[in-house]
Amino acid sequence: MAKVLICVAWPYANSPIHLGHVAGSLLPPDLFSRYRRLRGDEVLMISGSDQHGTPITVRAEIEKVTPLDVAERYHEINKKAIEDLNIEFSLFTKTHTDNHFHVVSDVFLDLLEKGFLYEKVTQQYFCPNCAKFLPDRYVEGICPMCESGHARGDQCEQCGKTFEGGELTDARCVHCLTIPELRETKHHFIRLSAFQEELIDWVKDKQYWRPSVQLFTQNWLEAGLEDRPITRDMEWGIPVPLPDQEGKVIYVWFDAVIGYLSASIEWAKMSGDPDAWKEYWTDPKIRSYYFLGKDNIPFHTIIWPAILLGRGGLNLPYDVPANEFLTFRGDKVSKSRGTTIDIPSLLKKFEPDIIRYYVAANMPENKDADFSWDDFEAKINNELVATLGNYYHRVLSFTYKNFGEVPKLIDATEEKDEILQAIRKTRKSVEEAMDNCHFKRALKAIMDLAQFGNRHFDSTAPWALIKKDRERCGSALHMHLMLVKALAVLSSPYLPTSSEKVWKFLGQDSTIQQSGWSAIDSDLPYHQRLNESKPLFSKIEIEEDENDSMYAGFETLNLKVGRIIEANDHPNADSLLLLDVDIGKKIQVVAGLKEYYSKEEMEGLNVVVVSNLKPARIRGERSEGMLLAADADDIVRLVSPPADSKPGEPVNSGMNQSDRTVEFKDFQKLILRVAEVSKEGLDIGRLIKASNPVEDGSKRVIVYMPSKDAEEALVLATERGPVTVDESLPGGATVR
RNA sequence: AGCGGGGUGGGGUAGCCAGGACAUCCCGUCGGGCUCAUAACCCGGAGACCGGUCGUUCAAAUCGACCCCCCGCUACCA
Repeated sequence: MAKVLICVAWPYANSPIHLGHVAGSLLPPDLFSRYRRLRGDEVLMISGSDQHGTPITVRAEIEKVTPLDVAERYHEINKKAIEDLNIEFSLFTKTHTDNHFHVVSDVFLDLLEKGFLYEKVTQQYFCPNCAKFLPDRYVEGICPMCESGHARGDQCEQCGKTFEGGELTDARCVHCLTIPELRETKHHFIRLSAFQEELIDWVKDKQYWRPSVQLFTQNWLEAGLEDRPITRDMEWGIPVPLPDQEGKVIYVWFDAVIGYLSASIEWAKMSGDPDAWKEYWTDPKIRSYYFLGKDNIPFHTIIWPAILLGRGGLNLPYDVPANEFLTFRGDKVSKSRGTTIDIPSLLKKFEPDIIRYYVAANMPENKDADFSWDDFEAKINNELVATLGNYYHRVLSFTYKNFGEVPKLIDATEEKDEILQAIRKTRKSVEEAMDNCHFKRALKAIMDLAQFGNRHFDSTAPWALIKKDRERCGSALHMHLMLVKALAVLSSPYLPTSSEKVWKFLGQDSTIQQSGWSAIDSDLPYHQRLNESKPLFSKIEIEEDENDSMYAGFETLNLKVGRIIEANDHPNADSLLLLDVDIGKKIQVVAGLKEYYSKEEMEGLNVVVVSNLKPARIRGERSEGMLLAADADDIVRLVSPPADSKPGEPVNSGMNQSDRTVEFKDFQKLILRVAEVSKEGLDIGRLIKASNPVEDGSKRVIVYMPSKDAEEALVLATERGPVTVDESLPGGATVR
């Protein structure tokens, strides 16, 4: 028997957890800990809500409530969702507790005393209009090094330079776009550089880590560690535990990772032995596992280990089996079918075991996995219901009906050996996979065993055998009950609820939890009464949302006719133009068209404008929209609305238009193409159909494609007619 | 454009790090079987030159180089 510490990344308390959290960091540790407990190990599994940080205060401002309200609300929602999913933590706490405040303060003071923290005066932006210091991500300006317009308060996104603070050119408050002032402020920095060598040595022998985690960490470390500030000027968070530090709190990333330690301490207090946590953190034989998504790797393989090294005497992570992402791109947006994928609403529709099965079967262990409702439906119905559920049910119901108890086993039959062998083989491969956190592989082995059961059941044909030789039939069924028992135990980390149900059908007094892992191939008592079984899983059906248009993507846009009033050179960029465009109102647009159009050519031109793009600063100048232009290698031409169009007229092709802003990257996912009009249809390199008519004699039109291989596309048009483009462009040319 | 991750029968995947005999499994499809079971289950067939090219090797899906494509992040894409 061993002890294990399982640490799970803390979900951020500003929204409900969704399937991505479950696949990335929540389900794997639960599978692991249930498995280890079954094998008789003692597990301490902890996590909690990450409740501090700017996004929560922003949300609170919007809702006009306190940050605490937001943080507590989502803590409760997520805690419940996690419990309802049957994910069993020793403790799922939160960062806004006295205990956590104390532990973080302790660590802070300890590192300070040891010289791993130092105070440094920096220039920080303060917005007089908003009356507060601005977090770095809420200041934008021009990078002094590379002159990129995409610099944030602490770092330039273009060249990667980090600033001491206050070095930005033309800084702006992102909220109100006014000019913030610089104020001197002192902050504590952690001397990460002091741990570099030690960390490199530590990571070197982590060959058993997932390659992506190990490599990523190694590269990061070899690139060199920079000291990072660990305090901020804001109210929401853990106050810096020193005099004269009003208005300063500990930066959320420093605060959150310490949660692993504070939660362990809190758990120990609650369990009645306040020192119980120590063993888990100091006994070098006790391994610690950290489960998280790949975005979280550096915090757990560099920063947290650095803090632990600074503190001294505490175990560093043994393994960090980070998962990739569960993506949602296969399904057009989230609302398009059935349910959304946040856990509280998912649980209203599906049993936890169903969700657990799907997530485990589609777990992004080695690469991103894609979620789709089709896949969800198929995996549940074909694998869980048809293979495993059906096998359970045919064995249990047939035996119950014909014997009502566990029938007698005749010695030395072939099937006895065959089935026992199959069970043991599966047990071995499941153990091997589980020990190495390969949960998808272990589940596969279990399903293979269920299929073996089905096959064997078919070839034995008990329904025929019972008429000829009741005793031999009973003996065969005995072995199938053994197999059912094995499957129930093996799968219980994945399907805790239904496995216990099977256990009851088998007439067992105890639970699987009590019986333990060895029950996989233990004997079944003859004559043990069976209980009448019911099917464990039923097929699911996911309805299509009929209201959803094929062109939902197009409807996220708001296209308008625009007229270019004035074109000027961008002050800080060679290839960009600054345009004033009339779209019913005057907006400023930055366009990368200088190579293709002269200023004179552009002035007065009618164009099509994406009017609901989220405004951005391009090299320091505000851009409030973009002009649609077709692009084929070295030819770039603006697309033209029909003649006589007036600025501000919608280009909606008869569809709805969105009044919400759209992110540039979401806009980019939409497919717009040039199409050559012919009698046969539209040519975009292949022939497709048009959903709306092209009545006039236009030769080149612009189409919106719902997907890359769609057979039908929507022609961009106003009420006056379709949008056209210069004939030098071939069909299929992209439009952006 | 930069960085990271991928491209394996119609769809989804395993294998790749530690190269070798018919390339795995699920779904779909075609044909058959069975009737205990939730139109389930079981058997068999068709279907992949393992993104492309070149190379290393007796031998490459697996190693190397270059190229193409997809995805994520980042961007003087707007």
